[in-house]
Amino acid sequence: MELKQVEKISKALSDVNRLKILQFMQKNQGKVECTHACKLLDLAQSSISHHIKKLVEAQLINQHKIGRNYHYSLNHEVWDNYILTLKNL
Amino acid sequence: MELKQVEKISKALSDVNRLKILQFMQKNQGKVECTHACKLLDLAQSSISHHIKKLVEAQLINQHKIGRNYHYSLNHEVWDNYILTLKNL
DNA sequence: ATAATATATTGAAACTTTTAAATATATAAA
DNA sequence: TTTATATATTTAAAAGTTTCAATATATTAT
Repeated sequence: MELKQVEKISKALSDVNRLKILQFMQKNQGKVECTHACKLLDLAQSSISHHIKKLVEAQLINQHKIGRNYHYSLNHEVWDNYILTLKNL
Repeated sequence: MELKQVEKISKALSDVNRLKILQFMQKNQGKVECTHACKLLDLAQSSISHHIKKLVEAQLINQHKIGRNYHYSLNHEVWDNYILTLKNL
């Protein structure tokens, strides 16, 4: 993985709210209701939306709309590649 | 590892200059001459110094002064723990 | 001691990120 | 088709980061 991509992913991971969103996703089969996350993180809805966007833009997660909600899945290829790149830096 | 520490380490890794410094260290047995890194990265000396400080503060590397120079070593415990925490997020 | 070298700190400008309020859009329910 | 719900986008303020020039400190060589 290129250093620029490592930088981008690290940036996406460098906020405790985004880490909590990722953790919450993992515990909920990749399902996050934005409004639920708002209560959990005590942030405005637009802020949650913004944070999720950063995770998507870093390609850490894939977004998949079901009705009004979104479901997410960890992009294992990118995630594993990131970890591998760090290991062999 | 606590999420706050994951955040801090990710932040330290979220700059391409710091990644290059880490890479350079790995290739040079943990030895970095600040002035040499300046040429490599095309940054002012004070900027390099600032970047290295961030890596030290995140506990990613240990700093060890030898004469006028510094030698560094990757803090493997923290590094491995970071990777493990991400894997099991 | 004095000069030279290596790195750290301070201060300030430019830039980026985080946040929320307001507003927009898309879907579902009545 | 009107209303309610879920999420996205825009805008703007506040906070944080990056950078460099100038200056300070610490070590070595003369």
